[in-house]
Amino acid sequence: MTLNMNPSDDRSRSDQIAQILEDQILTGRFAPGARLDEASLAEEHRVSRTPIREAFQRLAQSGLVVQQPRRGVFVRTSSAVEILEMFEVMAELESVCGRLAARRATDAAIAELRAINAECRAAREANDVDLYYQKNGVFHHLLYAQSGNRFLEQEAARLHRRLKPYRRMQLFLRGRLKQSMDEHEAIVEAIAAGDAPRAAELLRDHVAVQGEKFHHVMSHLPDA
Amino acid sequence: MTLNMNPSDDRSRSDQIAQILEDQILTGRFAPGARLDEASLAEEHRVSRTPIREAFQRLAQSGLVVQQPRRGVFVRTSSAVEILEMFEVMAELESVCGRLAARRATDAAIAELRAINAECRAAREANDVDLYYQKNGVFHHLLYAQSGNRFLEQEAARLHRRLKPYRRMQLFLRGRLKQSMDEHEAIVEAIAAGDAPRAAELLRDHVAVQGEKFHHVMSHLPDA
DNA sequence: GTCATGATTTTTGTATACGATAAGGTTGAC
DNA sequence: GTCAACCTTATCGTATACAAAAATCATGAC
Repeated sequence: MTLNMNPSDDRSRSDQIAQILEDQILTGRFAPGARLDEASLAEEHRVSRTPIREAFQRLAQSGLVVQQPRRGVFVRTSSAVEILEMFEVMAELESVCGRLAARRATDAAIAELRAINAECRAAREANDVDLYYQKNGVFHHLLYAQSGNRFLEQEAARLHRRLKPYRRMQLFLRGRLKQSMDEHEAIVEAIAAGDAPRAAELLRDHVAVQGEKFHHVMSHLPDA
Repeated sequence: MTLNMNPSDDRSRSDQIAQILEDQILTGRFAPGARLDEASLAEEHRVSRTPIREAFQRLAQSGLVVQQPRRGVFVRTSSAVEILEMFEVMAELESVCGRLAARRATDAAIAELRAINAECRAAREANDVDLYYQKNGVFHHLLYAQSGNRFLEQEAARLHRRLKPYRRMQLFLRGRLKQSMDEHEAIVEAIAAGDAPRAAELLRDHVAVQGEKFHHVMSHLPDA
């Protein structure tokens, strides 16, 4: 039997590169509108153009870059409007997750939610924005999973990831951490009580407010 | 100046092949679980393996095939559960489209909906299932567009396309055409009246029933 | 000085070549 | 006869090569 010693090496090189490029785009190494050069990226990653191109395919499919035939690939310039639209959809998806979770959640699931929420609270009390940000992500993913709908879970996670950079920036707004935390508490309690409509409503608002905050931050930026 | 006589040729060959393969998978040329052979497909389309592989990347990303490293690509076997999950998400997305459309729709938009709905009715009265199927698709896409949220429109269209083969099979159930048509009428009226909650509810049910019908068809199949 | 036309260069898209890995068959031991 | 180790073969993943198209630059007309 052939054992695979390192599971992370199980993916092809182009897969890994796609992941790296995605992170780099999301974290801002490549500015929106920037062109991704096959040759230089190939050199940088010590591979030929082939894996780079395969990585591009994936990025294009997930909407991070656009491919212009015979022109090249460019980091997609998401306008503020597009991002607000994405937040609107995210709010609805999370709302659905909450509604389904409230109906389907078991006692064990609720305990899990409470546990991760406690970690969020600890992070907030320590004023550790990074940790809160991370735990907040875990909380939301847990919620997606507890919708009981695997497909929904994946779609929600995909959009969540896509909105990552825009969600992060508004966490630094004064008072947002506490507000977010309070909303988490209410959401968990609604789910625990099996109150599906309320869980749905709370989650929609919880995410929609992120869109509004994003809008707020954007409108106070010098230029975009 | 080099004119491009055929706009459809503007896309790269691998794009076209991805499209063709997608259609062939959705229409059943390749059965679920079947392996897609690079070499033979390359020969068939008179290209090298490169465009075929690029097409595979897209198909994999959109979830139609799975790539097993060093093994090949296989048509994804969507279990009935997965498909039902997708219908559940589709119902929610369409519901959101309807809610937003009811709030945002202009008189012109409502007239458009009524017009395409009339075409649906004509197709039903002529008992032309194929035409109804097609016009029904136009109706739903129009609805996605009238959500006023471009991103939502795209996501809804994507999932709609993915569910295409499963939606089609249940149109042949006795009485489904009339039922579907009646639901359309009610939906348009709710939007025209600006009744967002009702439009949302009607659309969720309209799509959810498709999932149920799919389930019904599946459970009466010999084996799957 | 500006604009259009043509040559050069760059870069994309596809083909081909090659190394690596997994599947399948064959041989041999027990 | 069965199982295991090895070898062969097929296929994947990546590198390289080449052709076509677009971008850039230069030249020249007005």
